[in-house]
Amino acid sequence: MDAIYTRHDAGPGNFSNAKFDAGWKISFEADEAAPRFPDLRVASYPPRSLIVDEGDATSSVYEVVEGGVLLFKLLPDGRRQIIEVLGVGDVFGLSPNGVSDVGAETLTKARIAIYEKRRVDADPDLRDRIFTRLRAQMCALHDHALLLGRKSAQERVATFIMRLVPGRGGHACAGPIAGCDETRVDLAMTRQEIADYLGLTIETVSRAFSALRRAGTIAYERQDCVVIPSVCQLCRLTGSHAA
Amino acid sequence: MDAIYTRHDAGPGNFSNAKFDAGWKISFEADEAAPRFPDLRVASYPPRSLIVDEGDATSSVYEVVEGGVLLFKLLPDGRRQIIEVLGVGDVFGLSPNGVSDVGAETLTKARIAIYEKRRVDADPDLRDRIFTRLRAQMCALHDHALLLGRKSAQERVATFIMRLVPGRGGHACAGPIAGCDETRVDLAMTRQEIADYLGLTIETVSRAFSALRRAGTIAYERQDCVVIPSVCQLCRLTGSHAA
DNA sequence: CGAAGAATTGACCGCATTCAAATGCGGTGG
DNA sequence: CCACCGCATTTGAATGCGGTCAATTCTTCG
Repeated sequence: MDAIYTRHDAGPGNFSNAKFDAGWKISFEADEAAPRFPDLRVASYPPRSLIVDEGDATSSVYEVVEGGVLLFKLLPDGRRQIIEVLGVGDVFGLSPNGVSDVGAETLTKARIAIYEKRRVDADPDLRDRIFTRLRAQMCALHDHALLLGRKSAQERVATFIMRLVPGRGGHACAGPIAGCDETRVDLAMTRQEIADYLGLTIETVSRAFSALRRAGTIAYERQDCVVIPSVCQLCRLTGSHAA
Repeated sequence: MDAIYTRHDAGPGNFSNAKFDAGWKISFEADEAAPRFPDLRVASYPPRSLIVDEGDATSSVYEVVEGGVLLFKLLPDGRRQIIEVLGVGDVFGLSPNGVSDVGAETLTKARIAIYEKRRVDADPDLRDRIFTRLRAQMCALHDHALLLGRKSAQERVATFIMRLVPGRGGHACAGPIAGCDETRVDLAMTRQEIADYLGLTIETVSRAFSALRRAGTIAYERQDCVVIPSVCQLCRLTGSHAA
């Protein structure tokens, strides 16, 4: 439990895939420059720990203050789908009936602000912020439904990596910045987590990464850290790129 | 353009898949018993007509007053994913940046209430209603991500039909009502639309329907009207059913 | 250095897609 | 009423992508 809450400022530039335009790696880090609200309940969690389980009763809204969180659903036979990957500023626990429709698990070490429902009702600013963020997250879900329903394995993995590149790949993508188009991204997730997020098996994810590496589209710095020599080249493999 | 707005009352009993527990067929019909708000902009559309296109600038929020609406996304090569099927009371046009991230097309003849963003900001009741509905729709998106990422073709089609049965299949499902467990549902969508919704091809959808018919799990009344002799039996094929 | 877990690779299989043909259905006009 | 047309749906056969099972390699950490 942590008594200090560092506020996240959404900032300007909300695009249709705002969530990913913001970039994951960056958004896993707390914004220490922001104002503090010492009267708030903030819980700290180690990596890969359960925050809420599917079906749990919750009368609270959760906001990621620091770190990353995975929302997931399970089928009775054990199949898992990671629904959404949350970064700083993202919210969850908003199912309308007091029972969580998804499980939430930390991806990294994380701090989570917990707001009682009645506090949210009483605080218009907070409500606005949650509402706005929810709308952005809904757009991310729309994008992901398209990925899960209509993209090939190659396209899914390329899209996944592109989402880790801040400011690129969305409608607002400015294209390569004056010649140099190299970037390094931290995957932050295991292959199994990536597979569960992309609706694939671990083997298929691994094969897709290998194919990208063989083609020179990406290179490994470590297993969980990838260098992209040309972001534009990768973007053309996402299935979302025109022409 | 229609000057009469019939208000939709969400009513009690919001469950985790509240949207589908409400039932589609029922929710395509306007609630004429509700109070009227004659000062509202309501547009009428014929079936299968475009309301907003992906990428359109919108400064409005839309609410379905009568009929059904499909939200969809397209890839540049023409692949289509239907993201969500909306009934009465559902809302859309809430992307955070004034550009629609999805297209919206009527499924049936429909009436749509159009709220200017500033009207929503000014009316707390309206905003609450939109917010609440948005949360329910987000749960439906979560369910659908699980379907698209992890369910087989058979399970997807069984789940789709189950979603058309009011009050059944969700966490709040009461089971068969005293012996008789037969229901008739109106599909309302073409095979192509079902395929685009379930992330399958039209042929695979057709084959899944045929397999269900051959197994006696469903029967055709018309091509777009299905009799389910035992809802429980169908439910067991959804992949979501325990045991 | 060795052990345990994660990731990669290979071989094979099966489900969903693709391509193609046939059937069914609704509407129009003779 | 029936013949005919256009379109949606169904069915069939073959292909291929991604899944499954199994073995190997790579990483990390004690």
